[in-house]
Amino acid sequence: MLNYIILGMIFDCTASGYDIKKYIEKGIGIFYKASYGSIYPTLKKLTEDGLVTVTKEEQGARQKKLYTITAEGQQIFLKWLSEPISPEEGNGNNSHLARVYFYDKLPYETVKQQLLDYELNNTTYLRKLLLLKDNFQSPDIQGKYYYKISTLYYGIAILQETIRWCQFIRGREPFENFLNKGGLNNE
Amino acid sequence: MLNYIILGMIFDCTASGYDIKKYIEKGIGIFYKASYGSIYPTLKKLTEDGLVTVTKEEQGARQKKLYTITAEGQQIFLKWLSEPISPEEGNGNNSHLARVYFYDKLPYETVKQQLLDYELNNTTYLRKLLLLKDNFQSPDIQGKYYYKISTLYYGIAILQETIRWCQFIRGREPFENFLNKGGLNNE
DNA sequence: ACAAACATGTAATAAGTTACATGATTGG
DNA sequence: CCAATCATGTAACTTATTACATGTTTGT
Repeated sequence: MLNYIILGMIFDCTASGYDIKKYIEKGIGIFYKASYGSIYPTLKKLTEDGLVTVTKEEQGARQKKLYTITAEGQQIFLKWLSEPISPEEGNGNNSHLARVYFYDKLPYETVKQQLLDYELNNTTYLRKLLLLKDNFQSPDIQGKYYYKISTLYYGIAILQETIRWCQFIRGREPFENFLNKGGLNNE
Repeated sequence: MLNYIILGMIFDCTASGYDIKKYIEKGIGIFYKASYGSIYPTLKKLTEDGLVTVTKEEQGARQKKLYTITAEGQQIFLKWLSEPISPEEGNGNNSHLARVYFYDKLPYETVKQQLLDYELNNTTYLRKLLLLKDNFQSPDIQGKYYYKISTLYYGIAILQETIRWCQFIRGREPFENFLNKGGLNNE
């Protein structure tokens, strides 16, 4: 995963390992973290595989290694990006978001198709959970297993929001209409 | 994590490694998966640490190892369960749910406190994201970085649902009032 | 002067997955 | 009889984290 994220982050601008860490924090820090202990070794491997090249830049005594994506690197990245979002992706770990983050680099038709597939997978899964929940309707079961059941309802709520989000961004609707009113909102 | 989940799963009933796998699938399979390649070694370590004991049961030529939690195991489990849900927990990976799943074993006051803390952390985070989103309001930025921005809105939506869920289950309200109407719902 | 940020990296460890390897029992 | 399920485990590998180790430059 990190290898693709690095390729995406330097897709149209050269950067150092240190820079990449900051790009990740600023860009997808909400749902993905990477430490130097993983970034530097990954950069090394990407170099060995010929997906990036490195140029040393010296500013006085301070050294800096700038990484540039190669044509093969771009190809590999775009291939990964075009692949469908697998059902496990986004299921718990939000790694589907890392993919979507880079969707501005993909043709609109591809994006639409992947988002539709992802939405359908989520809908299928939601249907299953909605049926499951019906097994836990009696008051005595809800009393004894309240919190166990609550995790099921959490899953349902998150799936519903995910589906709503998919439908919304598939249509590239303006975000001002996205947020639910109610709760805390700063307008 | 898996060590605690196993302790929780056999907290009040003895089970085999095979059983545990099924309990996990049935119970928290929505947001957590475990393979035999992690379950059996973990069971071995728990035995070495004295948190579980094992008894061999032979049914004909078929052997089965039944694991029972020890007093120390129960103590360690309840200690873990009582700890606050850390902010990273639930942030991307939904491991907070594994904790909540076992909350029926905890005094109501403890549960209420942990859920309140967790809700507050989420609220703080939500406030930060709501401010962040204001930096991306101009139409040309939304055109160029639509999908990047979409991940921010996803985060906001999920946080809002998480907070709503926290408030709801903190009050132990009946689930019939939880689900949002609209979208696909089977009633 | 000193803290924060810039900058790169390694070693030990953690926590798991996947594929392999083996065999018994049950239900149709 | 044969597929599915029951039942346990190991070996190689993946992917990351944490702590360590080192040194520079900028801003106050």
